[in-house]
Amino acid sequence: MGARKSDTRERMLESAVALLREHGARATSIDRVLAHSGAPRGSFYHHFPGGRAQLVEEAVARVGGFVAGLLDEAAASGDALRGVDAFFALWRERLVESGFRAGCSVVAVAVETNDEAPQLARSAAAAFARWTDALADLFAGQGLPAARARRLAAFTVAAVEGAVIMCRAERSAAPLDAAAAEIHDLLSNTLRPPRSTI
Amino acid sequence: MGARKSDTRERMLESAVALLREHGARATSIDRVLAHSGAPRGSFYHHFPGGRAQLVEEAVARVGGFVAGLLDEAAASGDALRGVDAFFALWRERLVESGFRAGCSVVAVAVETNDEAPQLARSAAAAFARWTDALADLFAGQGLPAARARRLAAFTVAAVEGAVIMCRAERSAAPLDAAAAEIHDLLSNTLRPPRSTI
DNA sequence: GTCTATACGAAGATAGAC
DNA sequence: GTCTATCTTCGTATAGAC
Repeated sequence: MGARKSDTRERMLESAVALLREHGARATSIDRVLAHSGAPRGSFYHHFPGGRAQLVEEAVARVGGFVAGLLDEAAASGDALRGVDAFFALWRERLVESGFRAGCSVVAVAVETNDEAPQLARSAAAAFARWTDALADLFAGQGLPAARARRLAAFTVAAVEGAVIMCRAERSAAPLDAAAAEIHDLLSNTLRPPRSTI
Repeated sequence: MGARKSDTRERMLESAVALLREHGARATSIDRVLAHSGAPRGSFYHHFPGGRAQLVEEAVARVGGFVAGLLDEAAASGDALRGVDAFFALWRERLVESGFRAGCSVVAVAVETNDEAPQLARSAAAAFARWTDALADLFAGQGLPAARARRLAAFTVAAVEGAVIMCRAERSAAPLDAAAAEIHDLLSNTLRPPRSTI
């Protein structure tokens, strides 16, 4: 009935996420987002009165939420190894399908954010924190003490993000696969088997 | 004697490295490099006829060489754990002394390089490769099979770089310390003791 | 090696019409 | 919600004098 909820805003956000991944934060200009999304020029500041900073901040929050959702799904299964493997698989797919041109939007913002609005750094930190928390819960659920679980979770996020960067630079999945194998082995030796298999 | 070798070029390069670390690749503009280094405007294209891309490429190569030098020093001692600890310590110092504003110049270029000259990606990949090679040598020197040594080396580089990014976002050294602790434990359990202690 | 001047484009943001 | 100017600033690059 009546006015369908506008998807212009939605498309701009999705374009911002994609451009952040491939070209970085500073290169994700309003012009480019408009061109990529096909959204009309004149409505940008209508949807994002806070300007470019607001768009980027919301794009980062969206990625943070999306990936956290994946991890929470894995948490429901109670199998930490599966959750971690899914985390690696997600980034691997992104790399391969983009010809090793696309990385992580959150990283892009974290690396380029010193000149921009301070809430951007906070937004990136919040995304990393969500992923770390989700992984820590996963690990703690399999018998690891809380402190170690957190340490291992932060370590896992760092390894994935660092490996994705290396993969882009050398246009190969080898660094991510190396990290996945090492983390997998480490977790196998550290965690006790999931409850369902005892 | 006579004409002292000009240090203008040198200062521009050092400024580029510093700006890449703190503000990213795109934000490392010629204007900013000149302002930071105090170098005269008119001589930029004299020293870097290839323009901004040449400057950035050389800056990345310089960082790559510098860090590789540190790792090679550690390799001379034959103690892999010491080498890895020095690697972590280097980045920790950079983070702390900058108030968690400075990261890795090579990462900045790797993340933002899709729009710029293709040799920039290659330059970043070369830096990562040098570090990975140096660490792999270190690990292989302590009894690890070559393939595993390489895998572990790439993993270590990825963990450090990813952790540095997280540290910047959350303005804390916790992620790097977590990664250092996990890598340290992993290596202790994986490598045999250095030759000197047998 | 260094200086000034300048051309040119891209980017963020705002104003006012529709 | 969308459109068309328009302002301003910044960035790369070149030309030509000194």
